[in-house]
Amino acid sequence: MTYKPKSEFLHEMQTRGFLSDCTDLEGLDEALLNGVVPAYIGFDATADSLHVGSLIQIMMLRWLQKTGHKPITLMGGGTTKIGDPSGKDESRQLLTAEKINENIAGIRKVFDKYLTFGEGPTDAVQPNNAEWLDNLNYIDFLRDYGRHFTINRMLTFDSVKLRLEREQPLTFLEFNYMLLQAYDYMELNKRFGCLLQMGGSDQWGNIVNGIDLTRRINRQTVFGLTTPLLTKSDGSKMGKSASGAIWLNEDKLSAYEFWQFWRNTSDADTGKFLKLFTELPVAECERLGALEGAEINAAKIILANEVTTLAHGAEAAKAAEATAREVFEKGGVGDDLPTVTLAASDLSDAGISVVQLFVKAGLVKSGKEAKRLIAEGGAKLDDVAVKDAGTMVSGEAIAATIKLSAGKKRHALVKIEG
RNA sequence: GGGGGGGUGGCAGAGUGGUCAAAUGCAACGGACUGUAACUCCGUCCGGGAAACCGUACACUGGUUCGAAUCCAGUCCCCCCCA
Repeated sequence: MTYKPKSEFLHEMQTRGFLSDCTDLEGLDEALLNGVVPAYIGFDATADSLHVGSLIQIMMLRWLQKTGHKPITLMGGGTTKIGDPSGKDESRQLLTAEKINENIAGIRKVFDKYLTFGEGPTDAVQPNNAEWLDNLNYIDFLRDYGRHFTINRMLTFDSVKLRLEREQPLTFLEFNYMLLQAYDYMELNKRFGCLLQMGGSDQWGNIVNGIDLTRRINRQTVFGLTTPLLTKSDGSKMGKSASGAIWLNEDKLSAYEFWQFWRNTSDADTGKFLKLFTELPVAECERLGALEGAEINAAKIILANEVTTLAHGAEAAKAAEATAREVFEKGGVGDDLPTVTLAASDLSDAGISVVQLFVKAGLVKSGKEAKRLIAEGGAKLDDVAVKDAGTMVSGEAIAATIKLSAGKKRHALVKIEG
């Protein structure tokens, strides 16, 4: 890719490392220079929030809007009923329509932080493909669209090929996923004049199908663009951490824990993440990412602050940083730590056992694990190591709010209701 | 429809009558080291119990046996080959 894009959007995307492949970079560049380009990214409605794994797509839409174009966040209300076979070995569990709608509502909350929705020319819109997929007539669909796809070609796509090569089953239901996604693109082109579909590089096949179908049915030339599959420097997938997925919704993951995730970025990833997930100038990102030794910690704090500000607001970012400072540098108690409130009924006259306390605080999954933690010396109560798993904690101690620590990094506050 | 192979812990994958809560690797967690990084090293890693120990578990249901993840029968599911 030696072409130097002239449009602000592509220029930004290229220098920040968002681009993996494009069907026609030059043509797309021209379209972007000629006016508002509506572009879409599809999102599954399999969970009630999005996590860091989707953040690269979200940031891309944000840049798109910022540079004068129209983001379309397509909700896969219809396709989620099928499940995208890409990158999965096993068939996905089917969700009910109600659950899917709940999920869409949750996801919208995330987008509201990053995009401006509305009726204006560059305002974002959020259609749901159930609107058109739910009422498709099977025979009509086969006749009108099915004839544009050959099995020969479909078998060459990675999403299908990999499944077959690994001798994993691929149901006919899932096999149809790509037809429906292609149909989505065509439909969005009709409804919104959508000219670009973006997505992760695993979506390449699906995107190309949509482009072909749109050309055949609508006689429109449209474009496709993919982002690199994001992995951390250790090769692991982005978005998962010790305690599970890094959710973008605050009710699924506290701002403090979110901040911590970014603060713990490895050295090698810092510069890359700054470019992808913050809006700091590229030169600044590169300068920060090149810092060495302990100095790079400053860059990580900036990264955490910037990303948290986008996701949860400046206030939350500041509070998270202050708490981190308190907890890590002074060994104190930050008031922004995840807090667990116990009901008075959780306590007996003698109080509650430390083991139960750790379980209730969500720092460990079972009492067994809590005991292990204690035996290993990783469990602390107000920074004092717990030696005996039989220790009871009195109600008075908790009433005053108590700090639990599991290891050096995971902390929680516990207090009593009322 | 016929023939063959297989279903084991979060995943991968050993184990083919007692010594199996089940090798090994990955992931995860705690500790040491450090910079809240990486690397390395040590430890832990089904549930309950302070512990001795107990309970559940090797697809499901029954059976054989003093004793089963391991043998037998049936059921469900998966894969391969042939038609």
